Amino acid sequence: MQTERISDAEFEVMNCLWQTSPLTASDIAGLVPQERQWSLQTVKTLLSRLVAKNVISHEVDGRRYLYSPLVSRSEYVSGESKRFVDRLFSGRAGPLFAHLAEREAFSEEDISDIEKLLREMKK
Amino acid sequence: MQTERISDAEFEVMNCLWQTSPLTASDIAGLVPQERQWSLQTVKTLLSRLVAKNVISHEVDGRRYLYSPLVSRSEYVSGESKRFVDRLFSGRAGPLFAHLAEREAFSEEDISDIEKLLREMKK
DNA sequence: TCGCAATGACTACAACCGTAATCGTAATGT
DNA sequence: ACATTACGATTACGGTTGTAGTCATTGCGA
Repeated sequence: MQTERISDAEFEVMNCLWQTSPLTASDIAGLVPQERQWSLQTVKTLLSRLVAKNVISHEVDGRRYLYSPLVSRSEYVSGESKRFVDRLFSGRAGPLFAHLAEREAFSEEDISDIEKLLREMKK
Repeated sequence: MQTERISDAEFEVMNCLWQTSPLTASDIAGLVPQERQWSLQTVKTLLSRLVAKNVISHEVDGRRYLYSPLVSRSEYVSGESKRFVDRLFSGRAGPLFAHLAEREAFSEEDISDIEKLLREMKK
């Protein structure tokens, strides 16, 4: 029973729920980024699909639902990261890093973050 | 005219073409990983879709086509990496790295690769 | 020469996705 | 009490994806 795939649009909804929960459908319609100006109905559809996929739960509150995540952001990010690194870099972080470096995808800040992490890992 | 999205199945076909090209449809049907035992027809459908998406080209050879990539693996990987890091880590490599570290996603080899790259970047 | 095999083109079809509209019901304001 | 509204459920609909089947043609082997 591995976790179901979450689509791009569903992911926006999850981001709201990961930030605050529980939330109603209308709450979420109000929170979703402006560039994706969804109708309330669209948000409700996404919520039902997420419930069907078993990644959020809904608790009855009067005649509304309060939605909460069942999967943490960190769990989700881990799964996606693994998929990504497996698919494009044969599961190895070294080549991923090399690729990002080659494309100059690192800021100064990224680099010092990484150096710090490496020092911590050494201990 | 940004590059079209490539689906998972299509990606397997691209991997064959990135390794060797040009190839015929039958070549590819023979090369594709065993776990995805596609019929020749399936491979042909994927090839037409890739042509329609403008990421491979086909050159006539008698009554067959010889297919070749129009997009390099490295270009593709860059695009996907950017999408991934933007979506899950707000475009910052530092947090990506931190997440991988936390999940113990690095092998010893990865770590020494990365250290080496960092030293080279310093110069 | 004649049938068959290989090949590309077109068609199929269910699941999933983005984006809603509509429907039935129940609470709410007046 | 009645109209309006807020909600969840159901339905819609075109596009993409995975996975092929079918069709028309044509070169090749016997």
